[in-house]
Amino acid sequence: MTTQEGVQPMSAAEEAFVRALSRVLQVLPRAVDQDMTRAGQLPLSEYMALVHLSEAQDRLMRMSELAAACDLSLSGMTRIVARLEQRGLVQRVRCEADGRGANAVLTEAGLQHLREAWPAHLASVRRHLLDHVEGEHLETLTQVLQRMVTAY
Amino acid sequence: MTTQEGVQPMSAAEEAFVRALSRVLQVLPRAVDQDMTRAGQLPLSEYMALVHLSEAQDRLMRMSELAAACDLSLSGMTRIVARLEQRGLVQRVRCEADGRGANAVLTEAGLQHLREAWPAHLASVRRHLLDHVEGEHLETLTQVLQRMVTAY
DNA sequence: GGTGTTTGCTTGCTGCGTCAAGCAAATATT
DNA sequence: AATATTTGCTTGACGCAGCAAGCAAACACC
Repeated sequence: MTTQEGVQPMSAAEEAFVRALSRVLQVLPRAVDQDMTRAGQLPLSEYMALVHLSEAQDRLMRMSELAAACDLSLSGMTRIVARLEQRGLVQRVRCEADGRGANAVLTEAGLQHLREAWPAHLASVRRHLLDHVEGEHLETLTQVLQRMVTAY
Repeated sequence: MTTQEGVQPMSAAEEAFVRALSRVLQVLPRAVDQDMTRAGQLPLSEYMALVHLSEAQDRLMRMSELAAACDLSLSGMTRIVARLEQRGLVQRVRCEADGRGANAVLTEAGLQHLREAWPAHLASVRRHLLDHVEGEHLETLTQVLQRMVTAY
């Protein structure tokens, strides 16, 4: 925490910004997640794990890497991979170089699922997010958002 | 869901934007929440309920209003108010005009808690959000965010 | 090379929020 | 006015994610 005393109160504009963002934070993830599950696809958290895996070298990642990529705790990732493994979309492979380590590997079925699922995901993201942003603002916005989380 | 077939793929800029936003979505609420609980205050969800109540006429709101204001389900709000009531920060009062309805009323203790808690909340919000936004972008950003959630 | 520490992941427990079902008061229908 | 429907909220069951504790493998040190 910072100083805590003598913090400058929010201006009206700041207040509006914070309210809008917290509303977005509250509403959007649920909306996209619902779109996906209603379309018969995986929940967003599991889908994102697959996406990260699909982009990785050999479609394989250490559990800790994957957790970091998804901004989830390691234990959370353990359970997500467990669910994905049950569905046969991912396989857990003990790490050769380090016997403690586990790798999550995207299976062929996982890749296939991703091929089927991405249009639904993309459509949802377009509808909820991108359709509301004018192109000229896109980069500014991205920069601001990135700065908010670079500390982590 | 929208059409689902023939959705336009994302440009690199769009992709970056979506990733940045989803990272923010994932990380920021937890960060602020942790700041508040570490500062010995209520979790963010309960704090926000108090804030909304404090701004209401007679510091009193119907459960359903409050749930809508906080973007939570009614059942979720039932539980939050139950927790707040246990701490004596809120009181539940049957609605006079409509015997089914329940009002949540902010108690004096609740108001007092709010007076103590807001600096911590404000500091956290400044640190995580506002410090990263230059004034000139604030309004643009607010507009975009507002448009994203006006549908709900 | 044996003991102590660190690292990488998993598991038990807990809290939160959702959905679906339940219940009671209010309103509509006849 | 008696019954059926709707409305407003609560409760039960569930799933998800986090923390803290646990467990093995790896490394470090003597």
